[in-house]
Amino acid sequence: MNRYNFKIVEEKWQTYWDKNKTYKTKIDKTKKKFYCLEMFPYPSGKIHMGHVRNYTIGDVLARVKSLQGYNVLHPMGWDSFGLPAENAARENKLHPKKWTETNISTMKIQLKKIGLSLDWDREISTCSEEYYKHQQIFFLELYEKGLVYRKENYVNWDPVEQTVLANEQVIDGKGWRSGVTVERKKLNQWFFNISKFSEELLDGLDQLKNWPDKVKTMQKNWIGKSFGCEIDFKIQGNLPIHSIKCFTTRPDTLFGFSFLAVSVDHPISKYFSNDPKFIKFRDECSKTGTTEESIALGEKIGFKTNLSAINPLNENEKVPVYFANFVLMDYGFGAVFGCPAHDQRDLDFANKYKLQVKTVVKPADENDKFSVSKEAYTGPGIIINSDFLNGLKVPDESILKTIEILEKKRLGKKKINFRLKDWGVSRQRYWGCPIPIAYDQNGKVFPIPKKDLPVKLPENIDLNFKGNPLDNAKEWKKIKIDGKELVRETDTLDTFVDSSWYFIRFCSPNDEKYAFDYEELKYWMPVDQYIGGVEHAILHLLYSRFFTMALNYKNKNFNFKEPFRGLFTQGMVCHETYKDDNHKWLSPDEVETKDGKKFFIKKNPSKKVIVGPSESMSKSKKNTIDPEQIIENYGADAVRLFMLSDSPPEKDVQWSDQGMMACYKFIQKLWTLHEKIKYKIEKKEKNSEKTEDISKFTNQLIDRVNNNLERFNYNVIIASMYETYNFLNQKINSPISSDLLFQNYKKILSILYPIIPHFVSECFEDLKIDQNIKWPLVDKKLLVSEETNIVIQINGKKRSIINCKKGITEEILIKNIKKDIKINKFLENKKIIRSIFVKNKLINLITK
RNA sequence: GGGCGAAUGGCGGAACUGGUAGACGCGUUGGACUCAAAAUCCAAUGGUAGCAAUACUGUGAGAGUUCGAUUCUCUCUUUGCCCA
Repeated sequence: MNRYNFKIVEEKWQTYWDKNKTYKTKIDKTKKKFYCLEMFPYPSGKIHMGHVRNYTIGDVLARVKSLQGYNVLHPMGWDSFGLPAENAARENKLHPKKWTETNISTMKIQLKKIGLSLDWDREISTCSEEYYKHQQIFFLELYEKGLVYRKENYVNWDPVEQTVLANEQVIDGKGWRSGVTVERKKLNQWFFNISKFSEELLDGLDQLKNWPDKVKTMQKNWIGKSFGCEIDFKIQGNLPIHSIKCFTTRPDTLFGFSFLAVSVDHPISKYFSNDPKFIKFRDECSKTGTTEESIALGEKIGFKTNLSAINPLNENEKVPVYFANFVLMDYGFGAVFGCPAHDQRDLDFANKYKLQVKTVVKPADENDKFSVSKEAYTGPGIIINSDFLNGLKVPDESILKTIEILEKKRLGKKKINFRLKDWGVSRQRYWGCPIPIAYDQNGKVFPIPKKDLPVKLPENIDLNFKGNPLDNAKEWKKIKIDGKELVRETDTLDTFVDSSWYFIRFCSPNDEKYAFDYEELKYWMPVDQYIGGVEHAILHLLYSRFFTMALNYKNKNFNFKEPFRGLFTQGMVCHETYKDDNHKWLSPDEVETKDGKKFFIKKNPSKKVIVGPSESMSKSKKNTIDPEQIIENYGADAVRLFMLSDSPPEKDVQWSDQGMMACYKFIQKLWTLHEKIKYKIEKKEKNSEKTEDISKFTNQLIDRVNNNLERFNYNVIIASMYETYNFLNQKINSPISSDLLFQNYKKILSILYPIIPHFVSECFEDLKIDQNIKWPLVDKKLLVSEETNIVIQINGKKRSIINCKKGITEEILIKNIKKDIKINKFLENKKIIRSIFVKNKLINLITK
């Protein structure tokens, strides 16, 4: 007997697939297409376990679909622009391009070792000129369609580094490198008009039947459609300000109005720009940070103006106007009316500045004396203390009615507001797609002519220069268009732009003329199954949907509105965390297991290790496992098997050395079984005794696997494969027809193929059958059995199971039960008062 | 603070629309092989009582609907994710 040598076998088949271009795809209109896509990786240096899991899940599906006769598109590429390349360049004095290319080639080799059925001829890399050229064309097309515009907006500015920081580079309000407090700075930036499609982006979600509800809800909340009212508040005071516009979802609480708050960036702030106290306050506000979270958690502070606002429903009522740090210019009109009793934020503010708190909504079960003090009441109820609004039901009736009244009095109007803001795409970075725009001395915008694209990144660049590197590329910046001397845009595009259309590029990866070919697009798009991490549930997916809509906009040749028909979000790979007694993280190889439970540091066995909870693998926690090492030790098939076996794919999976080992052993056991089966098959035994068992089993297996595939329950499929092993290993010891065994074994191997393709290919070859593997069909006749187990319950408790012919009637069944001594003892001296009968399944007798 | 989800043996997890709870794997225990160990193979394995057949109990806690609840409803606890 030969031991199964995964190293030889896996390398052999990977070479075979490579050489024969087994997974190369072309349009074939005689076949149904299936576009299977996993989120492409950022080339950070090495593949991690998360990638292995993601791509294994996708690969199983791609292979299954392929065996089922679909023409499968399964491509891979690289999301290769981005900040880490620049950081690495600074640290290692390596050009971002070099760093990226090296990483890609390492990771490509690693991916190939997993044995993925990828069409490498379609490989793309977003940092390549061939790719970003088309992105620049898109940018200009969107500009022509009016979907791209320029405006001033705030950025996080590091005064020491002289650079703009991404949100994740701001830690506790300080620059990650300099440690200096981050400032807010206004810069001219490019925006994609994503909010134009707010309604479509929201409505489109309903069409996405194969998306997880969780993701759809997250997108819904992000888009944040709210129904309300815009109100013009009359303003009195010594300044030329006559009204301030507010958006509110709760106009029905207008009688609880006790202050008006505006953002420090509100247009009226210009009248205060000479007031040193206001300037001090504004600086104070910018220190609280720019994120919405820090504003919500931080203290609510205000700056009182000498203006007052008039309540539109009660002209005698005047309230103070404040600048407040919790009002954002981006939302609504940068102004809110404060109703402390029914909004916690407003209440905190009112309590701090000793403003009136007037309760105007009471819960239905309270009396009219209900009054709010420390906790705002935001629930449903009845309007009180509100003159002509009293008695209205909150929220539906009261809001509609109030809007109606305001509209009649021409004080406000119905309005739908979206939380979704336009997408700022300018990044003051080097390693990104250059924006194909130039300016004259007056700042007038000149698109770069399409024939001159791509605008290439200059290669000679000083990344240690403080500030925007392209801004410092003096020669590169200069450009002449139609004889005019212009200066190039020095910002690059957000890398989310790169990943917003890569799935389209995969359809025609080598088309030089345009980003895609309509015929190919029509055949392949949309993506049938998209698979990736839930961390991209909002931005990446929303941007991709927007991009598809933007390309569709004013373009009749598009045949799809949504890019991803199906979405699956897989869980993370977790591992226990370890720390030494100084609370420093330890990696798994620094830890040793003894007596099953105690942990010691290998180098210093007397020291104890603190075992922390299992968390998603990350370099900072040192709880990573290197896939390359694991594949080297156990083989790709075993790793694939493990990635799928321990947890359902949408949930997190715990890394476990023992679990990994079990998968390795299983493959070894399968090979031993294979050799036994091969021996039986070659013996050409004829035996018909009870051999239909195996056909029945195989059929039930196929049926079960089919059902579980649909629901992505891969872990259950693996469990069935273990059961299959146990079954066959038993069966092989009894007489069996060689021919029947062969037919069934072939089907079983075919089911295994998508999971452990190297192993199965080897088995097929060993049995001297060609590699034209097909997904087995279910024979429905064999699924039906003549007998069934019926559960006997007495008073709802299971007392026995009897095996009988299908279709047995209740009467006969009760007769049989009465004869049965085992069950009879529960029926002695009792009367059956009722019986519940579920055909072929169960009978429940109620006694007294 | 809001939204969504989760909780099942020692562990990871099964259980299609309410109908045999614990499939399958790991671990543990016992046995075989071995001078011994590893590997491999066989058997047992939710808890309690019992030699046993078996009985009782059991899906985070509590209530409810039902002949019957891991599954449906309500309250609570813990926990995860997202948003603020």
